[in-house]
Amino acid sequence: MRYHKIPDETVRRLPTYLREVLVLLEKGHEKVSSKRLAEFLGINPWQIRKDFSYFGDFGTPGVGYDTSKLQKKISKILRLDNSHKAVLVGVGNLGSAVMAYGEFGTYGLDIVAAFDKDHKKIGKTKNNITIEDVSKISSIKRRKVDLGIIAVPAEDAQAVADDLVKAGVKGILNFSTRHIVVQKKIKVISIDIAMDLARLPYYMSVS
Amino acid sequence: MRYHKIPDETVRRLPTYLREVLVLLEKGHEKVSSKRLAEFLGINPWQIRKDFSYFGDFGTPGVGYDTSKLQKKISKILRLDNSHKAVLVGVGNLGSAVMAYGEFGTYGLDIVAAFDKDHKKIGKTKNNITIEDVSKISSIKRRKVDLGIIAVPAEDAQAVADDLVKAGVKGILNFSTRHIVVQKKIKVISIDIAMDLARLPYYMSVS
DNA sequence: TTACGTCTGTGAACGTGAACGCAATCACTA
DNA sequence: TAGTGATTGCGTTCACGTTCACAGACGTAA
Repeated sequence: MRYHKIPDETVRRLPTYLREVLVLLEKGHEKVSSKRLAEFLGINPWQIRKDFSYFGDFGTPGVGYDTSKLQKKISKILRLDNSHKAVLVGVGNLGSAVMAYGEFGTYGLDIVAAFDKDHKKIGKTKNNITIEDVSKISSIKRRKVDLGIIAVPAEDAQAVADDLVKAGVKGILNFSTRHIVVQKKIKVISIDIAMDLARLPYYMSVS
Repeated sequence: MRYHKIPDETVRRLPTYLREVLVLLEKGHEKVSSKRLAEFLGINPWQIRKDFSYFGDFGTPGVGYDTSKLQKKISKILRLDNSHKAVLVGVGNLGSAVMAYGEFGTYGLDIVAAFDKDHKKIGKTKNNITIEDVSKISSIKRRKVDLGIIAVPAEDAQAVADDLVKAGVKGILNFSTRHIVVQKKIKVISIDIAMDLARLPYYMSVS
């Protein structure tokens, strides 16, 4: 096994692989070929083999990859072998949906707290989590939380991000429509749902 | 003005530019420089100038870009100059959030109908839209809808996609965790929220 | 009108990732 | 043990996107 820097684009695909591998494991498949995996995911087999080759060979020519090994290996690379705790800030429509979204558990991610600034919401319980006052974000320092999810309106996003960073969060998932500035060592991934929908008409007319 | 094929990555950034330009217009700014825009969006000024250069020159050296022209130009390229109608399938947690999400209007996108298979939901009204039976998706043919949003569980996603395509939809935004296969001329953009969160731990530990 | 600072437009260099092809490897069978 | 079919691992080639640097255009002020 050689040492390789894993390309960003590969890292982006890893969670997809992991999800599919988990499905296969559930079904009892012990092996899977790059070709089969490619069909499920709509990706080229070459791409998959190349991606897997970055982290050492553990495929068997003529057979395929061991699903169980794949699962362990990908989890380890993504640091999902230990579970991670996340907090949600902003329990509006989108925030509520995120809280109820079951897929996080698939990756060993757990939302353990939720905050909002609306006093009508504070104290209420959703998905077994009691909504706390946003001014108390700092309390998560004690709770070993390392991920933050921002689902507040654009104008509050930066302030919330600052609070989260102060409270020790190391990664942020940003659903707001504003670009967030934080220290370089904090990783921010932004999702803008409307932006993706807005791209569709372009492709529709080209074809 | 030369003719250029616009790179995919540029198209991906266009909605971001458009959103910021709309904000600037609202504030009454008539001009904006690439540098200023870059600061707001966390992108390099070069990148922005390069992107804009693909669709002809309309910046003024020493001054910047005319916000109003920018807005018209980008809208036209993204085909957002005419408004588009979208339908939502799956009014669960995520679907409800999408329905309530206000940002689509920013881009001239309008959700005009919603479908679900749960009879308890059918007939109820959310955001001024009455939820219809999923078996009646074909009715949208008459309503000039060209975008479909899928927010159903993974196992139903492909079937819903097929129905949408049959009903004349030309672009699909897919929130389900499954890869969808459709005719080549139909564009599918998939968003997997959990996947993005799952990528964070990797970057957190690298730094 | 000239000088100066600002900002755009873009060709060229650079870097990265995707696509490809094939040798090497393995399971299986006779 | 040898032959066959399937599949991996990876070096190479190709395509694309980003970064850069600078010429040229514009506004302003004197």
